[in-house]
Amino acid sequence: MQKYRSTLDRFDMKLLQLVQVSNRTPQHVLAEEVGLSAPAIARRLQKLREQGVIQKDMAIIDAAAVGRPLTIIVQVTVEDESFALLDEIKERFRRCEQILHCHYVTGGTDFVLIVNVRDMEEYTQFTRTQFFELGNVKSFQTYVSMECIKANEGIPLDLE
Amino acid sequence: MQKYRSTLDRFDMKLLQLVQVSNRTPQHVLAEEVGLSAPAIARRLQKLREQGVIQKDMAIIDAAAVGRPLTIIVQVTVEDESFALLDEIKERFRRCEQILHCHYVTGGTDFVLIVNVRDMEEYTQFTRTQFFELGNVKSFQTYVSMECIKANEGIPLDLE
DNA sequence: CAATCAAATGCAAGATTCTTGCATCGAGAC
DNA sequence: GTCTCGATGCAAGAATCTTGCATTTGATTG
Repeated sequence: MQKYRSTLDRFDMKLLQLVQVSNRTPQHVLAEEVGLSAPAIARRLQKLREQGVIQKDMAIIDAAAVGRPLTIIVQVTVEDESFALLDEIKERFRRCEQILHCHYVTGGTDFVLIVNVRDMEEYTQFTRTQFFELGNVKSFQTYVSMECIKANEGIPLDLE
Repeated sequence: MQKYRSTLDRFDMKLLQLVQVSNRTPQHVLAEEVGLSAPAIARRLQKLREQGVIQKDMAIIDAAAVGRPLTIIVQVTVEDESFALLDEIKERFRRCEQILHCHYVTGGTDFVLIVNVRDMEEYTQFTRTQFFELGNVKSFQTYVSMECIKANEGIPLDLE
């Protein structure tokens, strides 16, 4: 196991800024923009991936193009906030493929979900399963997205 | 300009399923899993990108690792829903780098935002600018994420 | 301030991956 | 049946990525 530089320098930050916009840019192009050689870029990227700074490399797919055009934001309030039951519902949400994002939050409700479905029928079925049948949901509020203003933006990285 | 197969067949679906998990998998590996040759995979990927089915290819970065650990979900209600002012505020949100996701929604509020900030001070400043100074915001409600259960999951693609 | 050591760098060669030309295949039109 | 057009696989060529090695850089120590 190799030992790592623990802090990210300005080269790393610039690199992250570039790859979170497009991770298929050739290394020699990144190299030129960052101001290092291509092998240096390769080694830094490898470390950033090993360290988990880069968590994954994914293609972003147009949900409508694959027949799943509906995005729905849901606020969920649970009935029982005991650790065991909270862990249970977190695990349930984690496993549910239709939930694309899920946060456990403060502020009058317990969870916020971003859900992707084919149509309202699938959403109805989703709520039935996740909120009624599987239990521990006191109430939920549904917000249907009429328009996606933006999605999957990268973290803003000011070159510190 | 080339003419395209307009529908996605099961090869495309399988391919999308794979690249939305990891878009750096070598084409010969994808080829084997999908059941086509490597050049066929390459040509399909190119078309999917040109068609916009694959919208972008990005590295997902650990927000905490780059010093921006706070995720905040905000519900925004506007004062004036006239087209012009609505377009204005959409454009404002689109341009704001701290807003990672933004949906215009039905259901008792107008927008849902997912915001990334370094700390509460930055969030306070964000609300001041976006919600008070720039106008047309009647009210907003803040939900601070205590725990990210999941994020940036791919669209569920059942091989139809 | 020089000496030392570990980590990072650039270069160049080698390995892998991607792209392209071409002949062939297959489904639909006529 | 035959024609046409798009898609395919193979193989060669092009581009990209990785690795070994000598050198440089930077922090630490004496």
